[in-house]
Amino acid sequence: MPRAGLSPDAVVDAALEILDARGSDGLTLKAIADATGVAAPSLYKHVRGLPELRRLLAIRIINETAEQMGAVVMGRAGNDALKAYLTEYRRLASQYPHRHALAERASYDDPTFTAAAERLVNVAYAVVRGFGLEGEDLVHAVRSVRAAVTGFVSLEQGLGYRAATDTDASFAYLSRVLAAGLRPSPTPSAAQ
Amino acid sequence: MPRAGLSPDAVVDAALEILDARGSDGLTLKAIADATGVAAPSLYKHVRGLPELRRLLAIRIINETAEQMGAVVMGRAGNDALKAYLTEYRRLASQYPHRHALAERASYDDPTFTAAAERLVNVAYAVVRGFGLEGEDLVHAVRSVRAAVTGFVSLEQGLGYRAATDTDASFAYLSRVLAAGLRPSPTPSAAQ
DNA sequence: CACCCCGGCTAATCGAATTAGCTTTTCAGC
DNA sequence: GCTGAAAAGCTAATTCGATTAGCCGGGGTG
Repeated sequence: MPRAGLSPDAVVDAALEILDARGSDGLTLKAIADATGVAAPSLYKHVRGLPELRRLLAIRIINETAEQMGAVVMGRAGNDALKAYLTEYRRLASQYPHRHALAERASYDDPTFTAAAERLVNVAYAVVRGFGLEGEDLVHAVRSVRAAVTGFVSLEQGLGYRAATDTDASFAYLSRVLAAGLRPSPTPSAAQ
Repeated sequence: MPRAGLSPDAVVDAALEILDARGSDGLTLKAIADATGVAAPSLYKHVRGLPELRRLLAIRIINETAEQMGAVVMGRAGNDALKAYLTEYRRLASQYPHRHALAERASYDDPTFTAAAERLVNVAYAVVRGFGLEGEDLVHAVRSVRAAVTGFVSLEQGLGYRAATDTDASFAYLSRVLAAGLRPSPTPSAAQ
């Protein structure tokens, strides 16, 4: 029995592939074991169990997302950066819908997870800071941007958007609403 | 053995309670059977299985949400309606986080589900129409509003919003951004 | 060369889903 | 009120995945 050369990271690698291919329900230790050419119990030498594997997956996904988002945003500023941020986030989520679903609601106390989440949020801060916001307003704006884009992606992948209307155009509309709204003190006057 | 008096609806009732109390992972046929005082296989007389039960749950949740949202929005218009819509959606999702998580990404071909989803979306249309939008813009605006509010709720319940900043204030900020942005042709000019 | 730990394995347990097939309650119709 | 069928329960049995226990070989270290 030659060593399979597994490691926690390798297990997460395999898990990611299975998540992409079969979705969250298809993500079983059995499937990962088969994919890595090992018996299921052997996986316990590398991860504590399925819940922990999901945590590691969330961390991996968030870290990779942060890295990719950071790379795309780098060298841009203001509206240009915001558009790039939004577009790339949506593109990533479309390419890996199951990863997005897994990561969107993930929450753990674990410092490693916290660090990853912070890394991702920091990209949004970098983008939004270019709009001249400060203090609480900056926090509000970052939360608003992240909420809008994650929500759009979730609805797009779920029940929403049955109308024939082009979703790209809707995304562009939302992007404009955000770009226009990110000001130190959003106009308190109502529409109309 | 007296009849337990179950029905598909009664099973969904029990499932809802368990979902609320133990979350999506705790939602098992075994748990529902115990709660309804019946043996697990008996549930199959009312629902096809766990996947179907989840579908029924999603339908129920979306229908109830639509009803509640409709009631709150009724009699209001314009900005007032929008604020009420956003606030009530967030309140509902906070009260029943697991329901929101289950329904947010649900998607089925089933006409019953489609009808429920449409009912819910129609509330948003009723609200947004008050902003004088037409055609595609109306669709874009509805999608934007729904994306923003669902995304906010998801992030609020998940990893987001670790900063000390008050989330109510952030929600108010997002609400203002939306209210200001819902115009026939969102200002294409960048911020700053 | 002996030892010890690591990473894999097999066997076994557990819990939940689901299927099969039996029994009893209900209740519509005579 | 009696009767037969459908509905609604039940128990037994199967399957599958997670997880635990305990065994074993290999390889690097002292």
